[in-house]
Amino acid sequence: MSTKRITIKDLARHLELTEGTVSRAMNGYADISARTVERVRHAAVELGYKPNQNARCLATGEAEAVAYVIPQNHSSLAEPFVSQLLRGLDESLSRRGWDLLVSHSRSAEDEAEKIQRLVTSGRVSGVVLTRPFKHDNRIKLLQKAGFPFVVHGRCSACSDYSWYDIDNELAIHTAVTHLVELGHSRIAFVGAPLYYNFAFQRLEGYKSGLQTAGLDYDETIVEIAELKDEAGESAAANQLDANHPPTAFVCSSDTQAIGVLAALRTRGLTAGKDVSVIGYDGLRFGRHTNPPLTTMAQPQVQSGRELGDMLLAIIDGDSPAQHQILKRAELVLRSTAGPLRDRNYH
Amino acid sequence: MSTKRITIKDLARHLELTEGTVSRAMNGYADISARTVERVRHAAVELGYKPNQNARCLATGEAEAVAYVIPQNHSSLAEPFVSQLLRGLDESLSRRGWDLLVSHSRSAEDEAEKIQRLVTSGRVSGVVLTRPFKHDNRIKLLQKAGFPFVVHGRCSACSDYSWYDIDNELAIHTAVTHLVELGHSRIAFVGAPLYYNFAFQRLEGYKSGLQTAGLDYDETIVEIAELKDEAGESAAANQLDANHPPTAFVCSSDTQAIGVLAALRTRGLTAGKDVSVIGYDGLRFGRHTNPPLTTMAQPQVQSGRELGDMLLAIIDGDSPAQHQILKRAELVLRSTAGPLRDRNYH
DNA sequence: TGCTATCCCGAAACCGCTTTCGGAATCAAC
DNA sequence: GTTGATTCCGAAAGCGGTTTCGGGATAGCA
Repeated sequence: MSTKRITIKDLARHLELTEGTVSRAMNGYADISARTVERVRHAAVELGYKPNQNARCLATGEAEAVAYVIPQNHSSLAEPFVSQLLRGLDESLSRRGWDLLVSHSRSAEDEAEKIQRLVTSGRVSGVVLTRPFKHDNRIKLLQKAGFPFVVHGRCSACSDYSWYDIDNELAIHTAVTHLVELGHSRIAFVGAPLYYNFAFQRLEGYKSGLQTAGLDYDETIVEIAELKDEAGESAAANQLDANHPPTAFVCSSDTQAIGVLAALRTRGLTAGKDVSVIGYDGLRFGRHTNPPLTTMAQPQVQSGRELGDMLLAIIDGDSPAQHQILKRAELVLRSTAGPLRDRNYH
Repeated sequence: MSTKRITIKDLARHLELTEGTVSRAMNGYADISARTVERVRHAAVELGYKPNQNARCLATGEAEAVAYVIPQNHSSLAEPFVSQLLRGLDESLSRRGWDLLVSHSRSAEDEAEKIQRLVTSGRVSGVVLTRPFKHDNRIKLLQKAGFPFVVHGRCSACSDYSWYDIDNELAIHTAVTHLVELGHSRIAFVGAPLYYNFAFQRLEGYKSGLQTAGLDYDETIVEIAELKDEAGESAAANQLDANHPPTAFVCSSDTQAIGVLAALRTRGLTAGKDVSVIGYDGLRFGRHTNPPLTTMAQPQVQSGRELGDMLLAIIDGDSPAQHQILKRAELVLRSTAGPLRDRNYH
């Protein structure tokens, strides 16, 4: 049943040409006559010839594929994020006919080992990393190996590699400012674990937002939580059940924000009226929370596409430091951020 | 900077052995002395040797990778689905050290071409397909090529290939029955486009559920909609604004159900009280809709894992028909399905 | 000691494609 | 009609592994 796979040798014999000639014809070399190129092309589609990628990549030394390293510990709620980014990446790679690998990992050591294998196995020509830590060994590893890579996010020392990032600080600053303009002054911050560099940046944005508004930084209304709904919920619970609860929450992810909304609901509070909430990510699901979630959005499909383009450029020889893109998040106004109530809800 | 990649030749020279011997030692052949195996293994980790996958796969004829073909036109809301399945797949493959490719496509023709390329390029040893159509050319293509594959879902003629599926008919039957037990008799169905085979099956389940309950099938309360929130919303709008609106909705996906919830909210109706809604998929965000969504759940990570195991078995030579798994979905009781109100809400 | 069986390893072919190099044939120019 | 430049293709050497085959060395046994 399995019709034998047809190789370049078959094709060459069929055309009474040499394998080398066929190969050069297929790959657009100049030293092949137009007539021959046409014959080869035609016969190739006729016989359904597709070059064996393993052989091709072995010969050329180019893997014609890249890997996306999926961040560990990500909430399943946040997975549209991953999925959309993959789509964007694939779009970029497809234009060249390259393939996309994904790599999950169970632990940090596992991840290091898998990356090492990706680098040395020759299966991919480059990798894209996500959510760098403040000090990220994966990045060091890739740099030391001289292997092409781009990072979705920056880490502490980001001058000499390629990254694509949202201006986290500015985004949170914007969110805080928005709440301040709505009259809020007691604004809580739900941060992410600080080994993530973006968490650090967002915290900075929170601080600078307060400062711009002339508000004091009060660490008692800052919670550090994982990027999960439950974590957001318990963080909000802490704050809401305290003596002098905040009137607004700025969160580090939509998933956290969803948890905050749940905590409010539990307590009979209405988001956007009694307490304001701003999320981060712009997940589509935010349209359907009750009330719909105001959030800072970053378009993931486009991110993926740009990451792909950057990585390809670097593989082609561009200097990594030459490809650094900083985007800004957009404030998506929905209904969870409203004006401060005259009298508090207590 | 890029420290030269170390090959089997380097390793062999270092050990004063032949490449062939090193290879056999690494791959556990019996004709290598224990001492030599030990020496080789040790030197391999010491020098950081990893075999070049392209060369290896070229020589063995096994790609040591499989591809997941991402369904086109899927709602971005439904993407946790994809992401979780990928995770499960990767878990299965990782146990063997195999890699996972993903392949998106823009159109049906594009998809066919990409699958053709996957088959002939030798880059993967098998593929997993999702959401088969009633008559699915991709499946025919793979069968004709004699290429290993598994399908997440069944199509009309599914006896001679490998599939993993949820009993769609039973699941919807269960949902309908649940609503009937709550007193509902005018139960609308939001179906999926019928070129999907699961859509057909779910419609059958709806009919059989009604029949079991002694209710008549009324096609005026059956809507066919895409698996998206907007589609669910407009489907529900049609029904709710009609003369004799249903008191309950059974949906073909959670995304549709969320749209239905939105339609209800717009009309001042409360899900679970005024009108009941049951979704399908068990996506995590269903916990956070308002009210939380009652739904038929299927565990995606496990699906991915099992699909991976099945595919590997087939690649190893098992007969595809030997690997067919039918699971049943679980009714997850949350809050959108409640008893029929004594008096209608009008 | 001699003969066979076993244990190990080297040698070499091969997987399918790319790419460099060299040269025969055609062409242009004098 | 010789020369030099072009055009186009064949030949062959890899790319980095795997796997089959054969045989030297050692062991087992008579």
